Amino acid sequence: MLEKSFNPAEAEKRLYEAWESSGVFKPRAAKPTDTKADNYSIVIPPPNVTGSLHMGHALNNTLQDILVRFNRMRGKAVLWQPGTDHAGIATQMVVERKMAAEGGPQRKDMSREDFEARVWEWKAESGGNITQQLRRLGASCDWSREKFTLGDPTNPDDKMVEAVTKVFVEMYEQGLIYRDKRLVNWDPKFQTAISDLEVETKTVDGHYWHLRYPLADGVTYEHPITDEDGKVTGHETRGYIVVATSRPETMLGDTGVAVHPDDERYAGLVGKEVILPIVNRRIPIISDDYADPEKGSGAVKITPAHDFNDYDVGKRAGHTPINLLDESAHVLALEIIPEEYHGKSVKEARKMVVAAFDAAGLLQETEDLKIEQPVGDRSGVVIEPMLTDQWFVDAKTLAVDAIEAVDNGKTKFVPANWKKTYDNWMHDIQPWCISRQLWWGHQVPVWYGPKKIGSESKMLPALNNSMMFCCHSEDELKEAAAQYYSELTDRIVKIEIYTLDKLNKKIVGHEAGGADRDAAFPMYEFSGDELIISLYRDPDVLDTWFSSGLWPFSTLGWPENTEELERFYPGSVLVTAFDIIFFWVARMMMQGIHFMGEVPFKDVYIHALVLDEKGQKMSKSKGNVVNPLELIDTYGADALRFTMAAMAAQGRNVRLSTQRIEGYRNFGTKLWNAARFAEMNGCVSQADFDPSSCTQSVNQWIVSEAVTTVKDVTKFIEDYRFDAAADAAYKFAWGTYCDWYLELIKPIMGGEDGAAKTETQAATAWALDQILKLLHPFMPFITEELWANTAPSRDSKLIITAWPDLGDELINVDAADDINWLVRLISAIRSVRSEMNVPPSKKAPLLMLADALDPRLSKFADNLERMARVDGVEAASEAPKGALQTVVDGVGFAIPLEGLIDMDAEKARLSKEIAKVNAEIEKIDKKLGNEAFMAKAPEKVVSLQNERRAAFSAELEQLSEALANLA
RNA sequence: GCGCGAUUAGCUCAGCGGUAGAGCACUACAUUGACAUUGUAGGGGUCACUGGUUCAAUCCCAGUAUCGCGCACCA
Repeated sequence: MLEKSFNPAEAEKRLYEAWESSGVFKPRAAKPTDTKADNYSIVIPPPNVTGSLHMGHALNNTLQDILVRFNRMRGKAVLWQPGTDHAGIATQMVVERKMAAEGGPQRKDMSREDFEARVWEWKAESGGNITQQLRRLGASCDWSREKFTLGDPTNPDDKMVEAVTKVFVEMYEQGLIYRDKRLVNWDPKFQTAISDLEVETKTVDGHYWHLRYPLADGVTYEHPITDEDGKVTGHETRGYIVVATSRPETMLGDTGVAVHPDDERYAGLVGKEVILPIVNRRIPIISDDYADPEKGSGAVKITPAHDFNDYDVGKRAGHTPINLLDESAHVLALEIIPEEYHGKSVKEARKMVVAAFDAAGLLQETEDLKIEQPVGDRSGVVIEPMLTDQWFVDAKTLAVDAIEAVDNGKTKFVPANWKKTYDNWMHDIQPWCISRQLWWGHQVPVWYGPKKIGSESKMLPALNNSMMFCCHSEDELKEAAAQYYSELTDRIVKIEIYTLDKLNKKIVGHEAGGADRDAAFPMYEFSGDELIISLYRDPDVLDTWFSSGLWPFSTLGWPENTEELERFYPGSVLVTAFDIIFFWVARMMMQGIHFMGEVPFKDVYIHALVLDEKGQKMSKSKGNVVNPLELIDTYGADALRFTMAAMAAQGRNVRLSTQRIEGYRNFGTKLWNAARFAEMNGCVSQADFDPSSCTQSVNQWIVSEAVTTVKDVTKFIEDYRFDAAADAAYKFAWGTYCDWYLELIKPIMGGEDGAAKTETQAATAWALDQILKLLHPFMPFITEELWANTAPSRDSKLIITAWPDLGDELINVDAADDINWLVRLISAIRSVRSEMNVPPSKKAPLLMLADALDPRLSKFADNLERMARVDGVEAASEAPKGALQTVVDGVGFAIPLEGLIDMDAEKARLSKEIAKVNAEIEKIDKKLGNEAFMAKAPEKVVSLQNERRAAFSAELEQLSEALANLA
């Protein structure tokens, strides 16, 4: 016996554990008949291991689970590959914060190895949160295959690290990864480089300072004076040139002033020099297209080491960039900079520079402006362009195939308009900076050693000119190094590999760190007959997205040629939000195509962001974050999932409202009660029930409706129309099955006809089964629970029950017509009764205004009596005085309820109806009277209009008669 | 500056070249009959604006307005 209601809190846990332990989340075994199309796979967008489930995850994973459960039921071998992302910066930050709170030794006090151990420890404690939360949502991932982007050090079979190393080494050898000294975005808080994508721009209040740079050697020129309209009204003699900047402190590192080659104002100054105030350096005035005569004064200061555009200008002009700042964005103690600036922060230095210009009478103007400031997406601090040695991926080259794959449809975006976003970015892609100055991540598999061997032992530093060995392992490294150095010496070569921790940054190449390198490390030493070579590993780790980009194949065991790789690559679809198209989707495309020779997934379904009820992005600072776990506690996972699906219309954001979740929770209850009704009436699923064998119209009708619904829901899910699929299933379950079918069968259930009752019991159970199957991908828990309890003898779980496949031959058009007519008739009677305020308790016979009674009326008399509250059906030539009247399909009906009806109100109601119908007829007549319409509109449209015309005029006739009757 | 999207009922949103839809909210009625986490009925829309294409436009095209988003630039 079913309980009075469904208890999600109790059932969800029990059902999930039963599923997971029974192994149904694993892909079914391969069959000899399987083709590639019989396999279905999705890789989960790996949530940060530090994360906890937010609404974005809830939406993302609900949609994936719907696809996964749907395809599993359709008999495919389904793999939903789960796992988490090591999330370099985020995780290192979380652990460091925790260590700071605990007050023990901090990262900088520890060795790299100890810190890494500490993070692993943290992961063991807290890293499983998010995966537990995904289970609560009902995600049917194959947890036995769970992966971590940083690998599993305790499992020798885990290939995640090997995959990353192999990719790096091969790309290095192919020239697709290279080390370069370039300007990168530097995060002074985390003291690491970050990629372009990790930089956000924020609008803040700022200033433009217009600074005068005095011309050297007493040079002057005539500067045009303009009026408001830009007309030149005169000239003044200037011994200086004006530059404007929002970052005056960078002038300490200026290497020149640029003007446009066509700018007549400054034409005479090109080649001359200015004396850079404060530092008293002479720097040249150069001509460069970059200078825009329309902006500011037309002259622009050039600081190659701290501005991306200036860097290019400086390069063209052959200037040597001057690095001003250290890792934490404080001014370096350089000889060319006055001492009082040393060690000052950017902000302090700015104040000092402005004050100095002001004092020297060189501050022409201070302008208040909104300026766009680059900030780190994780740290929130101002990002400084810094000139450092970093590792880069040649994304431009990789992008070529990735663009083509989408162009020729190997990978399709859904909705399709995201292709444009992808294309725009891919076509303008910049080198991808992949090195991070962190400890938590995949360490760059490159070791440095001396390039040449001199006659004396040599100590660090000399790494800028060092030999790089990029190798899969230390064994391979030793071999490669031994070979290299043997060719340089007659001595016995001995290779020593050092791991560096605390001193990492000082040793390898980050010049932003300044010159204080530790010289205590040998590069090579002579010892008797031996040459001892010291090799040091690059301390940097790789951008997290570098390893996430391999996720579609690394999780399947690559570089081993595994069975899973064969079966499940490429993935069927990737489901993700648009905000990581660049971060992740683009990188997976590039790396997947390059290493697997095939796109990583066939479809990319891009879903919306989840916003709050007001359409605001959820954020902790706004305090409008809704925790999906709390919603699951309150309403159950099924309600949350159904809401997510129902709101996931393509191309829209999802505004979450608890009201809506409540509504879908009610839907679950409705379903539960329908099942209880079925149970009470002895409707038990019959294994051998044949829906085509039904003889009762109502059963034939529900079968026909089920056929249509199954077809719709199936098509909608295939097309990623989750909202439409949910809607179709919802309408069938509630609107068709509960509201009409269950009501219509009540007379049979309480009737005498045993055969009809037996058939109807089986049909009711069958239709409920179809509903449970259709709803299972959306509401897995309640449907599985009902599946088990409505037919206890069933041995298989719903989750692996075949998706319904009903043929059109099951559609019975006559039965459907009859029942649909009955539904219209009942609705019409209910409507007039309600409008005329007839109490439900008042009953009267239903009179059909015709010579003979429509046989359907007597056939469905029981239904009419019960649902339309009439008392028998009869034919009558005309409506008696004071009867309630209505028209269905051009036939008039009357219910004699004299005395209960306000005749004036009835007259008004009928007149209103007549007016409505008249208006329609008029519209149609206008169309039919239009020659152009008759000549050019398709025949189908014309005949449809004629049919409508006939129906309306029959209705009009009946209504007019009814009105006349009242008079 | 480039690009994308939106504008339909009070709210949140579907939809479609020919007949305007849902959920919620609202109003009235029903009071326990599977279900009050309910049932029945009802009111409510110049489909942002202006042109164009078409026999026919809420839908297609162009433009305008407003809102939102992404990218780039920013001396």
